[in-house]
Amino acid sequence: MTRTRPLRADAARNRESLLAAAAEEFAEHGLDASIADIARRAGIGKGTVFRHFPTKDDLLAAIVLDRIGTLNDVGGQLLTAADPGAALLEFLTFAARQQRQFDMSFLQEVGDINPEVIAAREEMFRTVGALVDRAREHGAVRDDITGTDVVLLMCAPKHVTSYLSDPPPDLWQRYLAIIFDGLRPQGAHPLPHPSP
Amino acid sequence: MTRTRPLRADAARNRESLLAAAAEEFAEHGLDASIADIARRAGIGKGTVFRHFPTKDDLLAAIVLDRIGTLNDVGGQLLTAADPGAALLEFLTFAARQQRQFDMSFLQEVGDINPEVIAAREEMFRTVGALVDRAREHGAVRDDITGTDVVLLMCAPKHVTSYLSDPPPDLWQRYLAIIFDGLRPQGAHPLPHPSP
DNA sequence: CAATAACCGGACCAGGCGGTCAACTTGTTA
DNA sequence: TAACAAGTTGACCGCCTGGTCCGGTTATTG
Repeated sequence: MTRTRPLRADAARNRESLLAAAAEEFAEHGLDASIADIARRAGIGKGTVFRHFPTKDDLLAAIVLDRIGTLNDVGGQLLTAADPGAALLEFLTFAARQQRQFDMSFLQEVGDINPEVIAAREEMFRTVGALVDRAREHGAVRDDITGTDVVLLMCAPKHVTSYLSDPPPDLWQRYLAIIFDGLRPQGAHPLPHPSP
Repeated sequence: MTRTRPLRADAARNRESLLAAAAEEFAEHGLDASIADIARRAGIGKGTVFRHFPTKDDLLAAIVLDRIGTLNDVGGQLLTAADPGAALLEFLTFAARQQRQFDMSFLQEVGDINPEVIAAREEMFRTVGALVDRAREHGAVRDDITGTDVVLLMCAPKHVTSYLSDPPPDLWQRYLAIIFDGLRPQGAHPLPHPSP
């Protein structure tokens, strides 16, 4: 399973530019991005793509894994921040900024297939859960909110802006602020449905 | 342009079941729903679909037009409701319940092509704007929120639940409540970006 | 500098898509 | 009921997609 020999120099180079190209292409066209376009953008042949990743889903999984990984890293570091409320807001800001266009649909699209993605996703739920717990104990978020709630709402700010044909690049900050206000204890109304 | 003779009886029947089947299929599979599947579901031939709607986009536009139309109707009636805050919440509840799965992406996907959809969309912006204005004057929503904000956030409650592989059918109510709390004046923090 | 294994790439394949069309069926009407 | 316009249909078309494969190339290594 694990790689025995180090990657050849050109192969490593190609793999890198492939991942970069795929990330951009997925960001622009969502899951519909075509392998041919990705290969063209990376300046390599289509066959090379499938040599590095046997399936389009595997390629997507690699990118998603990287994104969730840095999300987990950032979240983990913010767990020791002085102000838990500000830490949660900072985490959400980072998450929204990182996620360019393609929304969190990989959570179920890819997640149900690739075990590594499942593991990373579960760690993300734990990390966000811890962030939310700390913020709640600190009185920064309302009592009835859970980590799962925040994970689900995490990508909404960026996503809603995509309904505009040419959204201002920082507009998501506005909707993150609105949603975050909805998470605060001040003026909170009881919620009609239990958290999943 | 306008139809000179009334539709034949069987044709009218087919058109109806076609629209119903297309709505369900679009709801389940999003924009990727195939004409063949829709035709099969409606119990008619693929050619018949194209006789009623020359293009897949036209079919989608017809459904979208219907949805936006009832949205405008409901919104218009709620404009005379006694409690403007409750009226806005009721409107958002209706919108979230109506929109099953396929999110509001038609706002730009189809909207830029079909002039009727553009007109209906503009009326929706006006209607929602009026609802929001009334609610704001009544102190039910914060001062810095606009109708456009609400239109963009309108479909978020249902959308975020789709990240779960098997979401409870009423879970969106929870996130609508959270977002609506974010729209209230109590505990509102200033917003970092102007409304589009 | 060979020799070789790893790597590359684009022609190729099957399948599914939106859309067309000509032969056939059926509701309407006088 | 006869005759015709309107409606239906599924085979078909061109195109694009994810994925395969093998002849040619290239980095590595003794």
